[in-house]
Amino acid sequence: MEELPRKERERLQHRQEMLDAAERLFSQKGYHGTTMQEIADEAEFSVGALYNMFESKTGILAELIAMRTEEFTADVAGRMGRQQDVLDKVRAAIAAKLDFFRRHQQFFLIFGPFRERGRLEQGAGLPEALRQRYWDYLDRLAEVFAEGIREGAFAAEEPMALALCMEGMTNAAIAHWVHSGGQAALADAEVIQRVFLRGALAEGRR
Amino acid sequence: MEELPRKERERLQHRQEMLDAAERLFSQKGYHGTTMQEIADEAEFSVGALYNMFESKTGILAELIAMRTEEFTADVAGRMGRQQDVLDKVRAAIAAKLDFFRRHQQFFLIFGPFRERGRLEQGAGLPEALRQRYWDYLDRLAEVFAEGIREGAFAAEEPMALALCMEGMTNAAIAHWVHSGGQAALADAEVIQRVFLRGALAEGRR
Amino acid sequence: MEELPRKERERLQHRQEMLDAAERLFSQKGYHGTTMQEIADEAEFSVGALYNMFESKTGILAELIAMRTEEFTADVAGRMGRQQDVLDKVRAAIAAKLDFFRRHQQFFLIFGPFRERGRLEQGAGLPEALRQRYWDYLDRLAEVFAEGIREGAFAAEEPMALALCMEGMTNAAIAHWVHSGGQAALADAEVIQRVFLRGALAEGRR
Amino acid sequence: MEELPRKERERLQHRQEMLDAAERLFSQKGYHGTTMQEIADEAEFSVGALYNMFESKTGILAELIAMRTEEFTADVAGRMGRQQDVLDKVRAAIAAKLDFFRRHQQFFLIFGPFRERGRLEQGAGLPEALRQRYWDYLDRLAEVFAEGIREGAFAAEEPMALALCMEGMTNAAIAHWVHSGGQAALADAEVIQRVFLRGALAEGRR
DNA sequence: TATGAATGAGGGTTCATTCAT
DNA sequence: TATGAATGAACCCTCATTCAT
Repeated sequence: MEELPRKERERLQHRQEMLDAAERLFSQKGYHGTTMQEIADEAEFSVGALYNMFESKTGILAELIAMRTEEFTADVAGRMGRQQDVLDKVRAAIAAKLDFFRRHQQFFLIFGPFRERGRLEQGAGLPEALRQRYWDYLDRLAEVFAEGIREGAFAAEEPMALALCMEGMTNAAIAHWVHSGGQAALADAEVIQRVFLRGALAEGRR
Repeated sequence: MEELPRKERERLQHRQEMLDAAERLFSQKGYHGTTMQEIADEAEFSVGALYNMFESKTGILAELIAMRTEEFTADVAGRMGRQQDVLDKVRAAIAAKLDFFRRHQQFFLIFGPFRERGRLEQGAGLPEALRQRYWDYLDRLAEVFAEGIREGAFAAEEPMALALCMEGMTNAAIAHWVHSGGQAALADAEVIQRVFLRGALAEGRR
Repeated sequence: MEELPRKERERLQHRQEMLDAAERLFSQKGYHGTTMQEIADEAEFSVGALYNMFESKTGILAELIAMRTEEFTADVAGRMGRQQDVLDKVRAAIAAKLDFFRRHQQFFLIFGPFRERGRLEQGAGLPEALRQRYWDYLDRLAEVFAEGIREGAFAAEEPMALALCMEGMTNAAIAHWVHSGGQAALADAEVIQRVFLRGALAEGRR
Repeated sequence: MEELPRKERERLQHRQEMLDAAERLFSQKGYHGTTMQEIADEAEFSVGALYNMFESKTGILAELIAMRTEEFTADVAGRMGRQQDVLDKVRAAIAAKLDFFRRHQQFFLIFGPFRERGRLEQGAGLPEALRQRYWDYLDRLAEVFAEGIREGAFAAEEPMALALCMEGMTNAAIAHWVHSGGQAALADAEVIQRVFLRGALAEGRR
């Protein structure tokens, strides 16, 4: 990565600190329950500094979501890409998702897939672009399933339906884990993976 | 059903109209995006009338959730109760849930299981009691799975994990359907049911 | 007193119950801190009944003040009238005032002479007539002092100033007594009377 | 007096302007009759600025009372302290009180000693501390009288009763003066002082 | 660029008053 | 006449955003 001038590096660092502060507060008190003043205090900057860096409160949220979504999709794509076998790709996707939200529990509370869709976006006037990202991810998953079905690895179901099954099950596992304060057995995740694969695989492969 | 005095009947009817209006608006614009004035207008009452009937804006939300949750759990319990076989019970539970949210899409957007847990509740200061209801429902589901496992109908997994799998998959199906504006193939639901059961059933029964 | 028809007697009784309720609440929670609903509840009537009997909330206050002021001035005038000697008249006035507010502590908190003058009246838009009553009472007192000065009983001071002195001292005694919850020594009253008379009487008479 | 940074000086000045505006309005229209918007307009600030400086409307009132009470008690204590003789101390206290309320008529209408005790405080939820201040002042007065009685300067009455007499009479004078719009003869004040002292002094000293 | 006081539209809530029953 | 639900203007307060320093 190219060397940036110190000024610019600092600027980006400050930006990141602000986003981190916002993520912490949004996840604890909700988007509407958090004030700009609180974000400023948490980040140890002034309100004005926040506005020098972001367009608006919504802008912070949008940026936060964009950043994490980027991170997430890149991560999933990367780990799937390293696998040859469709089944391994799916396993990698599941593992990547669980790992990601284990690292970013707070983000799950803010924008966990499916989670606040609709409400948050509308209320906060998030750009359509962000909304799209998630569907892109689902589409990619569905493609993998489609490939798997053609190869005979997965049961001949609607690919998007299989993707949704996977989404739903992993979300349930993460939600259970997050809401239990990280106490819930990670074992759940394995069970869920097992149940899902058993249900999704083609007859001979289960 | 006992005959109530006309006055009382009217009161209850007005109350219901207010709740309906609130449900419509909350699901469209979100809780925070909806004003008391808007609810009043939608219900064709004055703001004051709203406050004669409910404690506060939060009170309306709490009532809404309590009412639908009551309805939902009673419905699920009723339909499961009419079945003898564990497998049929589970099928009944899935069908009941899908039917319920087909009837009450809007409610799914407000408080769909797992959905806004955490944020909405905290922000709006909902009573602990409501939070509990949902876990009671999950517990009851888990018991059915436990029974099924003992009978050898279901795979020997952690019962609560199976319940979560079911929750997650049905939520995904409903979310897909709701967010597509009711256009998404209801077929999804069947696929999901099939995948889930295939994954959850004991070896010989799939 | 002439016999009134039962209907009319009841009406007056209800009216009195409402005024009593209002007096109790106004003195406890203040005029602005009391709602019509509370007055209705305390009086065991409906809000509507209150409005059948009085013009408005202000009307209740006005009526209350008019009633008690009437009572007070009649009482003072009566007891003074029964005395021949100017000094006895003044003693009677002091005693009457202390007795009156001992019976009607609550009223002292609402409209104790001087007390909320200005604020309450303006805010509540009380009729000028009520404002006048109190000055009439002071004028009458001043006349007695004028007479006493002419007779050589009182020191040759401005009569109204003597009246104000008397007002001020008795108010202080009552206030002390009322705010101490009726616990403060009634002895205060006697001291005050003694000090006042010693100060007001003509040289040879002290 | 130490030099404050300009920012801080301005802040304090703005704060004072807001308090002055509030004092003017509270005395004219009463606490309950004055809105935050009106205070803001009168002070030539926005409502928000008011809330940046004070907790609440009640907070403004509390601050106002605390400020003036501080001023008053310091003034009285200062002027009494400069006298050696008990009688001079009492004269100084009377003069200080009359001077103070001549300067701050408006404050007398808001919180004149004894004045709105009870109602205002309760309604506005003023802190107990403020309530205490006034009694402290009375206690100090009573101590001076006690000293005077021991010295044989004052009549052997209950010291607190003498303090109350003094309070009552001065309040009456001030009230008369204030309610007459400052027209009432200041002579009243002197009469009152004369009458009070004549009544309070020991036999040989009158 | 950083600061934080100033702004003011907007929200939830209250409550005196009205009026159909 | 008594009732109490309905009304809606008005109030206190919040907070995203701006801007002078």
